[in-house]
Amino acid sequence: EKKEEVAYRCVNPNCPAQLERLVLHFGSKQAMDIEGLGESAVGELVRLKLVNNIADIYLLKQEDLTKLPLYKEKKIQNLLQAIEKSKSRPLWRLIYGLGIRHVGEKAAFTLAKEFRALDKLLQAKKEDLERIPEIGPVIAESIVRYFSQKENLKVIETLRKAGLNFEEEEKGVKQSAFLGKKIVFTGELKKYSRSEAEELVRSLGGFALSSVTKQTDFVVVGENPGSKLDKAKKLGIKIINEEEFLEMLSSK
DNA sequence: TAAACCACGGGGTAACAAAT
DNA sequence: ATTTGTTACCCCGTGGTTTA
Repeated sequence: EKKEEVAYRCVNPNCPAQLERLVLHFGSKQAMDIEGLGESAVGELVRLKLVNNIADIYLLKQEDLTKLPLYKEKKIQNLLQAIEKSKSRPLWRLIYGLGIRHVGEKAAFTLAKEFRALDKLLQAKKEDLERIPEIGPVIAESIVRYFSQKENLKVIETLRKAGLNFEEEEKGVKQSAFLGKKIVFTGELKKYSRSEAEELVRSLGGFALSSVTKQTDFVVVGENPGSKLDKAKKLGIKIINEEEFLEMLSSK
């Protein structure tokens, strides 16, 4: 599909506002999930030049963080711990976090599965990339471009030294009732948060989607369901409660 | 029709301030 | 010193909206 880009971007390669955005993106839940790295903290870190690229996050020392307003002992420890924890995130989260243009969650996931290691992706030629389904010339070009820039390669090396996970772990696809099924959640579950539940479904070969359509296989209803339940009823989609959902999880 | 995006209320936690 | 209260910041999770 083709679409016009209408967004305007600052042309300054060292634009601090863009850097801030990138760092926030990198630390976001969908990417490296670094708790405590919010807007104000990132803004301050960038302003103080403690963070000049995403890899600098991993070079932060306790003393640096004491310079942040509202960050004392406890918060600093929490943040450092969150940073440490992020090092073992799955490869696709890291790829997504890099902020390569046109590489969102979906493309990052595909790439991680295809190449199994960041270094393989690093060396990929445009043709290699375009051979992959769902990766077209625009994304391929963008990736090659990203990894051809010296600064980006430096960032990658710093990340490597910091000990981040550069490999896609092997995981056997388990047999499950969710294999190939499209599932939508509404309301809140007692045992899992929605994202945890979605993660589980995906790990079992299912698709956790966000809106109910004719294609939906079933809808899991928790406490205080919203409009999705109504839609499911209207379309005659199979509806199950949390208990039934948990049973499906445990059964093969 | 499918999926990503968005706004916003709720709640937790840590820093800070005041009161005991 | 200890406690109690307040504020700021951030994360979470939702439903609904927007987009193509």
